[in-house]
Amino acid sequence: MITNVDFIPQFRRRVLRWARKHGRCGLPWQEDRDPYRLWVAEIMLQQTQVQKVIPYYTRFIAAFPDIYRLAQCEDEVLYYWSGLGYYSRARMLYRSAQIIIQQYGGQLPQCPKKLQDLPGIGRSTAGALLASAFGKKGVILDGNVKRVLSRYHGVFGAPNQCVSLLWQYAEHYTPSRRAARYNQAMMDLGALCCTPRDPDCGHCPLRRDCFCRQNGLQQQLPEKAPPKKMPVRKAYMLIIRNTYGEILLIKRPPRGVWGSLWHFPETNENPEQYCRRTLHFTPSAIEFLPQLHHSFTHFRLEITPVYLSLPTQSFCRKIMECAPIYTAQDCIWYNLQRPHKVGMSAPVTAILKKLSQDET
DNA sequence: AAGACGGGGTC
DNA sequence: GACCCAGTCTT
Repeated sequence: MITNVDFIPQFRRRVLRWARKHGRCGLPWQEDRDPYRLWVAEIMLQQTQVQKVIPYYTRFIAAFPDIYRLAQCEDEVLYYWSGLGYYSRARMLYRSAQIIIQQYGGQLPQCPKKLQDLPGIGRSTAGALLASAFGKKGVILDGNVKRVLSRYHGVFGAPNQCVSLLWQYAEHYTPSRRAARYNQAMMDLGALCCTPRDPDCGHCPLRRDCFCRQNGLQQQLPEKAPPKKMPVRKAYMLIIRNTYGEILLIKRPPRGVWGSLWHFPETNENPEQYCRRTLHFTPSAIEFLPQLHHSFTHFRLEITPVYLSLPTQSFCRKIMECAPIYTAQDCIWYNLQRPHKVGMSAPVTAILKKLSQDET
């Protein structure tokens, strides 16, 4: 338990005063009170920095101005999410929209428990929404707040060991009134002053009592998880074009990497063999394109794009109808001139862009 | 408790 | 190339 509560008013006041002068302003969602738009913003901001989110958020809200529009088509949601990463967020956003419409008449629930029961909303996002959308005491604990609190209090230990204690600090410091302003102030402090590297301790409002500042340990906290080996995987991405020049894309399963996104057929085995044995056609031409590398959090992918031509139009239909691992619903012929509005990963987007450029 | 899950920026 | 980031869900 936390016993030393004497300095709480000062902590909070100092952070808020600092934020009035140095905090961010002008973010698209900052003055907004609309729960729907704030919800979208909070989901986008998970594991993603503000500067990356802003253009995506603007396009997304223009495409889906309300929750009923959002609930219409998952593929279109993933299209506007393409490039942001962590696509399960988009799928869960879409699923939550259905639930909110069915169970809550299209209004986001104001109850913390009901909020957290929605897919994609955990403890911190629920807290952020409670504060920003509903004016309640909502507590957040994201990377920024964790860094500020763990440095200020000198919280040592592996990240998942510290979480419980950090939540206790966060609960203690968060005011019951104007929690949203305090939350924003803490995130700004973490993002602009108490940065992961080279924190600007000279201008920090907490410099007088900060444990790490006093002991010169700013770089040590928060403690990092031990690095892990990054396995390397290899994949051929098959660029299969029909006689119209359209490109075969298949929908990935809803789980796993790039879940529910549209992709080139992918294999580890010899591409020509894969075409014959699994897709039941023999390409009339085959060309290996330069490799690309793609890094994930947990592994690294070496991609070899392979360019394959289909001999006649009848084979195009055959692929759609007969390839046993794909159903017609999971296949599209993608036209570079009239692109489908579906979700695609960064590598697929990059490859398609290059193909499009080469043709002009 | 640990692993899965993207992508881009920084140094 | 290694490290980092406005977390949540699954197992």
